[in-house]
Amino acid sequence: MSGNGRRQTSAEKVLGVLTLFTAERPVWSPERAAKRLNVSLATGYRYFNTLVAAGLLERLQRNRYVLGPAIVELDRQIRDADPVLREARPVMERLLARLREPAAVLLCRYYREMVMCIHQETNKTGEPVSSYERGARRPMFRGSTSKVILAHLPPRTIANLWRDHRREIATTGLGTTFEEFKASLRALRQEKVNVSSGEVDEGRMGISAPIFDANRRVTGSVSIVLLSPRMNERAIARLCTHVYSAAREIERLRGRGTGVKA
Amino acid sequence: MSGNGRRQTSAEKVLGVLTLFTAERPVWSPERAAKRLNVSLATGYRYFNTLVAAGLLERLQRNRYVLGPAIVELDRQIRDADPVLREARPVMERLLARLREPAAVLLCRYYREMVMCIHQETNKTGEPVSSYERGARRPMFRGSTSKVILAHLPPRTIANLWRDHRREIATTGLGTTFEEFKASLRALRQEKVNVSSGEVDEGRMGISAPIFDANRRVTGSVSIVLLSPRMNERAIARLCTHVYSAAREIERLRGRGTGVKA
DNA sequence: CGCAAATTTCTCGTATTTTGAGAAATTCGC
DNA sequence: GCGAATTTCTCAAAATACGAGAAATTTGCG
Repeated sequence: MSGNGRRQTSAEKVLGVLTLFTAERPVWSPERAAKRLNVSLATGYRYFNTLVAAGLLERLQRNRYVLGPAIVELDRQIRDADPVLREARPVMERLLARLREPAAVLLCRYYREMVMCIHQETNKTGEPVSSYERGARRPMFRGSTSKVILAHLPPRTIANLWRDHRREIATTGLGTTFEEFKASLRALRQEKVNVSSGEVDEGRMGISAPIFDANRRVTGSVSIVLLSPRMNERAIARLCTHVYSAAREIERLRGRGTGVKA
Repeated sequence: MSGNGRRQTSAEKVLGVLTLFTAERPVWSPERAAKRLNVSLATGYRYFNTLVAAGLLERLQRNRYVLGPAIVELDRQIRDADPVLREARPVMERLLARLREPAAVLLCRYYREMVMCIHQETNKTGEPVSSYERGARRPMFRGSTSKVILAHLPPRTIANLWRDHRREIATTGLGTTFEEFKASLRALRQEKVNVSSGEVDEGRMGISAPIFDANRRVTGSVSIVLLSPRMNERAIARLCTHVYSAAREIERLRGRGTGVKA
């Protein structure tokens, strides 16, 4: 899958430890990690100590390590500095304010052949409308949130996705040949806003529009997620208009950038 | 300040790049980072490429890098897995539900000689009650949120804090000698709940209780932050009771742990 | 389109680190 | 304070990180 021929650098090996920590296994010991990474026990301890020193890992008790507080702090830095998020947030709040029914508004982006949620605004009325919250990733080929991004990715990325996910593309009905796949994407590009139902969460409807940067490259999407799949055409059309203008508004604001020099 | 005599490992140097990214300077180029870290330009690029490969950095445009999406994803993993946060959340919601006035409920912890917010619940009524949100850090010696943790830190940590922050401790009125400082902390330990006003944010009042783990070591604090400094004794006493029982409840729940093996 | 300037990668020999194996030290539950 | 488990330390061999500058690539602009 990944991994070109080049040998890993030492730092890459150390950072590889972080990828072991998943929802299924959020606690690791140096011993088990060493076995998994095919390094000696001593090296396992060395890697863990390095990451603990950086705050990326934290020792709960002897032999039990979890992801560390530096990550929490760094994410805060990102939320604070991210110009797209800063500008999008008030737009998302206004979009949500227009909705009477239980709903969530999502801001998403492309990351590593998937789509990741960057921010969710919700008018929570008890039950959660969408489990798609900041940092969560969803497949590239299902749900309006993903599909509007997919449709506008650069040709090179599209080709790589076809190479890596041919099977999944077929099962989601986007095509069994590369030509069919490209035709599906072309069709998606025709519609300004995409509406899909039940492709990610049962009984949820998504209405999404892509967001582009100054160079007309897609940087993400804005979406409304609704509980009720029962809506008349007219109401849906109205929401599509709102989502569309939210996307354009985010683009206009984002266009100004941060002006921060490197 | 930090830095014992031992030489840095290669991975430590690479990870040191991450600490360059601050709120004041969220965008860095390999060139500038290399200068700052006293390494060659080629090494600067090598470091950045390693971090980009791990997703910890992201290239915005040529020469402009920001903290990367892997951090967002890792923080999501932490929120998902952190047993304290999982158990504390509903308790915090219930605590907030008891309050009529604009308020925030905070969960905080000790991290690197400061106190970091882990979670904030708020009944937002427009203006934000507290800017102290997840990932933000505050000084160790001001505000009830910090002080209840400070008071119960192990003697070794207390001594280190005195060594590193003598000046700050004096200006916050916690003592001009180590003996005075320890006496102040002893006094803080006497009260079950601490109330302070305007020590962090102007016109804000904090009411905080420490949270302990199974070994009676302090793991953090729960707090209510209120806008109005004008409250009668009785109302405050009532809130103290609530904060205190919230802390005890979080301890009881947390006691069960995740049961996840390393 | 093509040029010039800036950015980014590559090459290479040397100096420095990293690594594994096992010994030694430390920690922790009881 | 004892014994078992965890964690650090030691050392020499193997691997790689490093700087300097050349080479390649990208980008802005006419």
